[in-house]
Amino acid sequence: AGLRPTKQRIIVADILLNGFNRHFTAENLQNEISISGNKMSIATVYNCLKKFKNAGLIKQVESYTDTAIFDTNNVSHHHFLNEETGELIDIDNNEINLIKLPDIPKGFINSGVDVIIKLKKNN
Amino acid sequence: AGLRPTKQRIIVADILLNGFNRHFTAENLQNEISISGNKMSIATVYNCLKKFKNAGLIKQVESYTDTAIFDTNNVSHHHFLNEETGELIDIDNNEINLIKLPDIPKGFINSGVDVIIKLKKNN
DNA sequence: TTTTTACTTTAAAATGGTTCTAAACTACTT
DNA sequence: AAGTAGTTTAGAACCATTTTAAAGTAAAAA
Repeated sequence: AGLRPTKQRIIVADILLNGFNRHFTAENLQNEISISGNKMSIATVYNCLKKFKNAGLIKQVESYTDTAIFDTNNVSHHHFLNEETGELIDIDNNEINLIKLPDIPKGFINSGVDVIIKLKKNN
Repeated sequence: AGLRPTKQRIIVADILLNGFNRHFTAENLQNEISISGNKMSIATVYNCLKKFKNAGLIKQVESYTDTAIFDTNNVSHHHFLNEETGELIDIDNNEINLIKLPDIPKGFINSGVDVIIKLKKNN
């Protein structure tokens, strides 16, 4: 993927890129590295994940920002997210129409649907 | 709303609950409190926002978890979110059908839509 | 091959948002 | 007027993530 194949990146690739999809945190991964008999500083784990992400090998699950955002609009609604600035704009529920939803896993009920439309500048 | 009307809560209510909807962080609010000629510790700002939220006066914008989550599935897809555990489950893009989307704000383009279906236990 | 260069890893410190602590304070009840 | 339960506060603690700066390593140049 255009990345220098260091020992550490190969260890991470061996663990992550085995064809099975999964979600994980940096700490999860560091634990698995330990279990595999290796050792890696947490800074390297983060560096490596960032590089893999930029190379398109993995994704990071979308999250609005790193700080808590409050909203005086307490009617159910959705959001535009300006990816550059983190700014949010409300979207009325009736502006979006979901006609097909997946089956809800057994034992659970749908407790709300959030739609985030990410925006980037149109140059 | 069943909350004790302390001086601090009244200051916050005066700023937030004036009929105009907005998004803000705890720090944003603390700044506005300063500008209004008052002073409030950041702990109180957080306490107050939590109480207001529990009382249904404001909302907090949904966020998956407090730690970064990575995903080896790099095909565009959506997620179920187990609200209790924070666990995520992938949803194939073709399991969801959005037939109506709002107009994209001028100067921007849609750079991706994320749908989160929150799950709670069905007791 | 040897040297050079650019990139990478690391431990430890720093950062930044949020929560906790425990003492002082205040609204409400008795 | 006194009691009590809830609230505010400064500062410490917490925790995920990033930065720092020095040592290490892969690739390119000589």
